[in-house]
Amino acid sequence: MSLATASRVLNGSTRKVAESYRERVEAAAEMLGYTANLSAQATARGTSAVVGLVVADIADAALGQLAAGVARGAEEAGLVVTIAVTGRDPLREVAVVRALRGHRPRGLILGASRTEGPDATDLQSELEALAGTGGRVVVLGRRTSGLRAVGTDERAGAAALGETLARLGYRAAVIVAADEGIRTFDDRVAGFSDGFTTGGGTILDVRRAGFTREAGYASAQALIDEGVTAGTVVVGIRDVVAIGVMSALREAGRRVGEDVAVAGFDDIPFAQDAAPGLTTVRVPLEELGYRAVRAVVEPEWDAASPLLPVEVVVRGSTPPRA
Amino acid sequence: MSLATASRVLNGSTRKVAESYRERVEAAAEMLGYTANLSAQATARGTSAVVGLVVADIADAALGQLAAGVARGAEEAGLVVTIAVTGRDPLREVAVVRALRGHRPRGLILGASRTEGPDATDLQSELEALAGTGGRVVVLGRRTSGLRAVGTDERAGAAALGETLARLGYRAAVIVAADEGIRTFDDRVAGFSDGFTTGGGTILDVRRAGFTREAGYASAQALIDEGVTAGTVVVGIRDVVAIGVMSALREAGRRVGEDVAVAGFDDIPFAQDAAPGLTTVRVPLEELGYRAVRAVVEPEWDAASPLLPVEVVVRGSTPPRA
DNA sequence: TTGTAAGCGTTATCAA
DNA sequence: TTGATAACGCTTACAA
Repeated sequence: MSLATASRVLNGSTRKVAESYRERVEAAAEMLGYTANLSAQATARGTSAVVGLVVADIADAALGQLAAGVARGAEEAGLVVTIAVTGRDPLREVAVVRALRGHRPRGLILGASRTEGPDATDLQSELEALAGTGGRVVVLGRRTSGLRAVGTDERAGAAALGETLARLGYRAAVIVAADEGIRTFDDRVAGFSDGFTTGGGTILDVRRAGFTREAGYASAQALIDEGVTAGTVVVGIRDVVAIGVMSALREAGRRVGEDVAVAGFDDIPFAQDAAPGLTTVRVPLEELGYRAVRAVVEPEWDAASPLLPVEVVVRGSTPPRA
Repeated sequence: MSLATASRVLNGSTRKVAESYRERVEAAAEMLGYTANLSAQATARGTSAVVGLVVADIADAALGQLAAGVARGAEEAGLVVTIAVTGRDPLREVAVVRALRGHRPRGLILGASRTEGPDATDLQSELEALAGTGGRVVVLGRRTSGLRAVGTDERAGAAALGETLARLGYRAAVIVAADEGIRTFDDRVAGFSDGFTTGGGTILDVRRAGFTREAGYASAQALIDEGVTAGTVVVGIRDVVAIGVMSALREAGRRVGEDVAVAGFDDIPFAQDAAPGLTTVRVPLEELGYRAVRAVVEPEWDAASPLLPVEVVVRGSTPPRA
């Protein structure tokens, strides 16, 4: 029989083929352990069954959860996910998008990245080129430019955290963040400041230290040297930095919670297991990743699709102030 | 000029092309934002520049670090990594290998998986089929079958942990593990038992609970109900399990370390930040991932390549017993 | 050194 | 419903 017939039975063609043929083909394929060459399929079809994921660091707890959601969505959609890590380097970011572009992916999911600066326009043109070959770009975070986006309501969540802490009796806060320019994190700073000051608190300082545990650790050490007053709450821009803060405090003999309170963002698994538990705002990272691939796959996309809600989780790291 | 010439300058051909041509081609490519269609390249060449990574769970702290190493190695080798997650389901494992196989990857890196059972032979034939299309399979863990392998000396590390704990004065241990059948974890159980009993300790029990934080949590609760005697050390087969154990103990009002000691394996980042710090055996996961892609890339492979050493790290969760 | 042309493994169009 | 056959975008003998 012809190759065409075989192709029709093995690959999702809508066309009908006689049962007898179908059986024979399937039997043969099974016997030979045949698997379609997806590259050839991709060249013939002009599009491949892959979705790219670009993140800063795949070992990061939060981004790992995100990736897990992406993997789940991709599996469900019959796509494979290829990942590329940028280390938060804008240059590498455009480089990896370029590399991924070579695969003519069905879509590309772009983790929180800088939205301005000279490299941002390079990125922009890479993304346009990608779109030009039929790939759908979805960015994580609030909608920007004409791309599809899935995001969480960071601003509202951060404000809620600020209000909650104020209500618990905190009056002074220090935020440990990184340089401005990443929308998600800028929203957190702004939202928290809003909520906290509205509740009657004061933002003592916004430190631009970085996104890592080490950034938190170092910042907390500095804070201690400068003599943080008891009853201050240090909020890390991500749970990992908050964890670093907690460790530094503990090592310096401060009691987390009683002496200095700590809060974060993301609700990574360890936030629950830290001692005391870390107060944080829970971001549905896994769900976000899943939705991102839905956004790639769905033919129609509602530009006004709502931000996912986030939720503040109060734990022992911010006990009520007497 | 001809397509052939253009192809030669853009894609690593050893052949020479006149400088004037080269320049013109490069300029044009740059201007058009041209990127080779890797799928087409792959069909033409018969092999693609991708390496597959198969892991149980990409959100897992340890596997995330592994993935980071793989990503680094792949980047360096000019490969992209496609990941597939199995959730430790043997059926899904053969399914994802099959799916990855469609891409005719340059190589496949296989996280710790079951080495026996009915599905293991299915896996085996998938792997052979993959090898048949020129893909190199490297398994993580001790060498088994004819495949390339990179691994750590789990057995020695576990024994060292057992000895260390015995030397610290512990005389009773409970191991929280999952079902047998995964070499790496079996080695940990065996090695620890060896070292601990050699040092004069007794293994009270090996619980088969699972690989997760929740498994550790539940096991610890059960242990408490059954009345663990103070001074026992509970060792989790992975740090995440140990973390779960610690949380359950703490919630039950037990002091980790003083009342019941806890230890784990992997040295994930949070082992250091837990309070008290978690005693564990450090496994160079990132390095392991990196070496795995080296093992894919390198033409020659020494079957007798040594296992990477691991190192025990003592922290506050196992204070010396008076 | 360059160009021509024959593949690579699929899909899809068009006749049969 | 089936089968030839021309794409798909690229690589690589082989000739020029």
